[in-house]
Amino acid sequence: MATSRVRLSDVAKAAGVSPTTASFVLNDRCESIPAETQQRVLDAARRLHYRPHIAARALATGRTRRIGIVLNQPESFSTNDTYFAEILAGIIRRATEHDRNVLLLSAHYTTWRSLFADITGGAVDGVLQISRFVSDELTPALIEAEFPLVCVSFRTDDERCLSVDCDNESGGYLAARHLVELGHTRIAVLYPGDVLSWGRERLAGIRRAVVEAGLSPDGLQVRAWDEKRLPEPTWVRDAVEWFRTLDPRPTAVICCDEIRARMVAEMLPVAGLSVPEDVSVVSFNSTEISDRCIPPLTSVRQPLPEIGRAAVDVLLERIRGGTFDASVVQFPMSLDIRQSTRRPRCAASTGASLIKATGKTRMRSREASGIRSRTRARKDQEHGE
Amino acid sequence: MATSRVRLSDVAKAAGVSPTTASFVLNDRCESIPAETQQRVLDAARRLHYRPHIAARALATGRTRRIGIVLNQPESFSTNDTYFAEILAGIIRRATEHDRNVLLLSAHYTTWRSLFADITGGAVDGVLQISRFVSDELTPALIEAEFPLVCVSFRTDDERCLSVDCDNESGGYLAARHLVELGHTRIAVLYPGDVLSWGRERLAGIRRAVVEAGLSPDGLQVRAWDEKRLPEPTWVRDAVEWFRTLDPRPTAVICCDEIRARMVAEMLPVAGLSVPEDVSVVSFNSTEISDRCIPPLTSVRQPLPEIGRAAVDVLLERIRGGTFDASVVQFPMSLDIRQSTRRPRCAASTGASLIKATGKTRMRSREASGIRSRTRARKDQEHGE
DNA sequence: CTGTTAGCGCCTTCAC
DNA sequence: GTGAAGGCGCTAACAG
Repeated sequence: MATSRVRLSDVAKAAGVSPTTASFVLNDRCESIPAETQQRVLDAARRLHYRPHIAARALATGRTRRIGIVLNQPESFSTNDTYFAEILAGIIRRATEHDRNVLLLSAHYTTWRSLFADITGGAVDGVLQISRFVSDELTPALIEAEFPLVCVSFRTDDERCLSVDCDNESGGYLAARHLVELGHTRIAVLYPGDVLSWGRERLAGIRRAVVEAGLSPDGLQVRAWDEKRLPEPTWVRDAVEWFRTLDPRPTAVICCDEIRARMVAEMLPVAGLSVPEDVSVVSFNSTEISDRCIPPLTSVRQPLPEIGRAAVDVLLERIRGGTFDASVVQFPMSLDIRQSTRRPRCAASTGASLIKATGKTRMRSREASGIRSRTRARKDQEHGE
Repeated sequence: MATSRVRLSDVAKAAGVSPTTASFVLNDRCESIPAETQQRVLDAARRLHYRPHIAARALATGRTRRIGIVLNQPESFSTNDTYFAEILAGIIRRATEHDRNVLLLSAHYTTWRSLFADITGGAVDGVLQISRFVSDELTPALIEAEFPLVCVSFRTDDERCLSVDCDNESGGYLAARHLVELGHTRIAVLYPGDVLSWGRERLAGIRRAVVEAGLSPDGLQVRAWDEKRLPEPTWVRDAVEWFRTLDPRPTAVICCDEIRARMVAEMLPVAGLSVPEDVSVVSFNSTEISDRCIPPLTSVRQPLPEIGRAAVDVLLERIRGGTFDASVVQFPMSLDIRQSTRRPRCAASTGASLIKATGKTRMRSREASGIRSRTRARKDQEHGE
């Protein structure tokens, strides 16, 4: 930056052609330009270390070759949020493949309007929003402005709103049906409330499975957390206490967030309820967080990197001006059964008959001793400190 | 974007002033402009929903208010790399505080030259590079071009190169001294080789501690991994096998990478060596990864979010044209002692005398049974599958 | 105090 | 096939 910038016109001059010609060559629009001329331009560019000025190009073309991602909070990156990290990895990889860069836009702007201004001010060609609140004002504003936007892991009712999401209703259904099949009849649900579309949807799916099994949906015990706060031990403690004192106490918990699910699974034994002996626990996302929990958590999986990749594809198509048959790309969810779920102590034989994986059951019991010991060790540790 | 853009001149016209005046007002350069005029401009801007065009401004000012981050790989985000995520969280938060956006530049460009072109092509005002190879060609090229750059978690020999890093030599020293004090005399070291500056430095610190204790540095068994690949089970398996068959076999391992340390700690019992009974393990970074390992790993901590924040501060100062006393900001490292280290089975009494925390020792043995059980459970699981 | 003017560096529609 | 000219939207000297 010390030496003044080499411009396209400098290259053109050096190659003995006009800026127009140089521009054509350098942008692969070299229809009917003699190979010899092309070479001259290319050589000159290399010799002078020519690098196009991105802002100038953006100004002239109206395209930045950049896509934005709105972060709910900077902490979206920190340890916990494997969910976010996995999606982001998919987004970045795909964006790079398409020769696009990714601009991180933290939602920590003082007002959503200033964020809106930046986004629509030509910083990016389009934007991805991830798991935002249904009450979010930025999303409808962008839609209204017809700015290219793809919502990831949430949707709005607006039909113009493109989104890439999972079939959360089915995800909830899978979780609950698994428990019902194991013989559970009283289930507690922890979820973010209706402020997130997937919260509402997963709960609906859970309800469906329960009703389908001939149980009353009123038997579901539902508790919401405040999604505006990061997962807090305080909340977990309260939730566990709430669970423990329910009467009759449920024999299973479905927690719609993976981090909180892990925290709950770790807190339950402290409150005297072991997992899965006393309580079965089902989490969502099924990343390493569920897998490394003690015991490993049965979890509803969504294909996170694929979601990220699909989001980029849809967004680029939208930027290109393409049209879409449907406004939402939906991925299926599946259930990864691990060691945190089993038949309740006094299982109704109806459900128990549906269990298939005998091999798994054996394995589970063989491990049980180790898991119990470990659980006790944890507790000692807690009290000892 | 459907309706054509509102320009500054439109606002000026609506307010009955010239573009210059409008520009002044909108950019808070309103020295000596009547409050009444200012209000007219502000009103007009709001009424017309004026949003400045970022690329145009960047072209005119030569400033983008954007900083770039070069990612080694898109996977930098995925679960594993807590190290990276923590630093990034610090970077984003600080950048947002300074009203800057962050552009992600994946190093997966086909050539470093094209990355170089993008960076210096006016996409960003400055760039942060994180933990890159000493052989990286991009870094010296940026320095040579005098482009604002701050290296995070690595450094080059070039004095013009600004960097924010930890005192890795002391970190290595702390790790090794801890082991020596516990009575270990034979130590194995796993590190990335000299391709990363911190690899070289940590090893040097380890050597210093060993020599200081009157031991021969030749007793250190050192093995490198290929940093160009993500942590692989294959490598871990080989490393553990290498360790197991060393003669005489070391009683401790220092692994300079947290993920690999965890993998090693998990693989050792599979090979018949329990942690910490047979082998003590020390890792680096001390994030949740070490903390949640079984047993929790003693680990050398670095203040990751602070590093990210400092990197942004330094970069912005550099962009502003500031000068610096020193070219490197260095944070201290500290040791978090957890359950993966203890006296070797036949500890030399020399070292043992240095142990202080009697309380801890007691606690550790109280937990030992639980940990051992858990270790066995893991092994069963491995064989069972 | 405010308006006029001239770029910033590139692309692109036109003539030649 | 190539060149000339205008404009993208904003800022910043320089007049007035």
